[in-house]
Amino acid sequence: MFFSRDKDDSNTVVSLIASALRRDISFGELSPDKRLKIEELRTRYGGSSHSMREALTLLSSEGLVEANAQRGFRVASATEEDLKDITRMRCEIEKLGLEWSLQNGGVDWEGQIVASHHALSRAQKDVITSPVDNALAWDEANRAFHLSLTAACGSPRLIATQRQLYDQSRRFRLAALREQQINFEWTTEIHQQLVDAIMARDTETALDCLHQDIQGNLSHADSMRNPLSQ
Amino acid sequence: MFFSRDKDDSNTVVSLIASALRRDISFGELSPDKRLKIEELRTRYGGSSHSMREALTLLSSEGLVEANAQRGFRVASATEEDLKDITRMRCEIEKLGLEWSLQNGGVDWEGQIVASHHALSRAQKDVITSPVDNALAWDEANRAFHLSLTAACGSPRLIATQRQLYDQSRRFRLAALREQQINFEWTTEIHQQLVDAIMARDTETALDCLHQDIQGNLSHADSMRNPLSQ
DNA sequence: GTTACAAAGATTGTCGATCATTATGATGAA
DNA sequence: TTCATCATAATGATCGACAATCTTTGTAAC
Repeated sequence: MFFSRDKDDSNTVVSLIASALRRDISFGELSPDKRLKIEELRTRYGGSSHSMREALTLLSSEGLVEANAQRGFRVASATEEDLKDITRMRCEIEKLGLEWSLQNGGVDWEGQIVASHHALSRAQKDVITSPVDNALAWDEANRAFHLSLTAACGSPRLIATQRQLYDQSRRFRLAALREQQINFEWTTEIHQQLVDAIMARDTETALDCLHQDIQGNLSHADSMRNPLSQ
Repeated sequence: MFFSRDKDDSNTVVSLIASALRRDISFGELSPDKRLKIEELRTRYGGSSHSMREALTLLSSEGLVEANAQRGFRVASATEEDLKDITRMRCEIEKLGLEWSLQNGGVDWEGQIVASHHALSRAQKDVITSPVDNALAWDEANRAFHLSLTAACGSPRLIATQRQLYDQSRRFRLAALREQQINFEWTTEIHQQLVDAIMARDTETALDCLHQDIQGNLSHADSMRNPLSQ
């Protein structure tokens, strides 16, 4: 009876479908603007048409899918504009969350950061040696790291927004990874500086590092131009 | 054939149900934490169980409804914590949007603000004379005014976030209106100062006015403690 | 070449049914 | 009486089939 059952809905059909769709959209297996016909999706992911519709409605509110009344769903388009918008918003939101966390966070928060930073370092090494296999784990670790930065901000809504924006940015980051446009040495360096600044409670430096980290690897214009054809 | 049909989904059953639910939650006719049983809702709003589920999924992603797997939906709780969080986030997001709009916006943007400000003034007069009848129209005008402030910010995601937060704040504002805790003279004054500062392109004053406007009327702790029993 | 109209394809919504989970209440033992 | 256990009812989750509606496509007449 340890921890009994999870109360969250990670086991319903709808959330399973939604997760699968999220993954495939993030990895570019479903390219931007591709029409998502219910019947096609059903043969691919299973589930009834209702479950599929519900999952698509969900994804559409997360910004990964666009819904047009009477004209079905399609994968959200991924233009350079979108990348700029997402990056800009992530910068502002995460900086805000980090600032608030620096005001509220205690030792336990620092521990969380150290832990997620460590895990990210490991994942980064793995993804360098074998990008294809470890891409998802790497991105997941990166996500956990960024979420730990704002974990003590005290605003559930800020965290929800951050999470949503991060999920929208995944496509671009994974595309950049595929095209080897990510400078891991630089990223590692920035992450280390960021963690150091946080431990030293140097707000200004920390915010500046975070800004660079977010802006850094995602400024390549054409990351989504050549989606992985599978 | 003028403007033909709207392409947005304002006529599907699901969005009709969602709108009705939004309204009733905002007005407190469905009190916080109230369980939302599918069958009950069907007799009240019509529609099939699937449509109802889809609408609830939608509202849940907007933050007005909470979903627990295997245990159905309930109206999102509305604690003092929530009010603080929403207000704080609205402040930051709208200030950011206003700042960016001041950088990008031109004459057309200014026109939009003047227009929505005028409409809000009218609605405010109406709601003072007859609060019950004009509450929704007033809040709608207020929403339009706030959205016009950030309309030129160039970030669709910022606007979407702002819209979502505003919709979450509605319950508290309408509750404050019912309990006559809104100081309309003060609000009118702040709005005028805000518009003046924007026209003068005085960023600092404008941001300060906006901050006060958002923080001002919603700082009453117990607005939701006595929901309107109907 | 354009327009009108019919056919085909998709989306949206409804009904009814089944299965799983949760909530409720009754029964019996300590 | 109080508590645990188990049966039963209530509710939620999922599915399949079908009707209604809207979009798109294709065709034929002008």
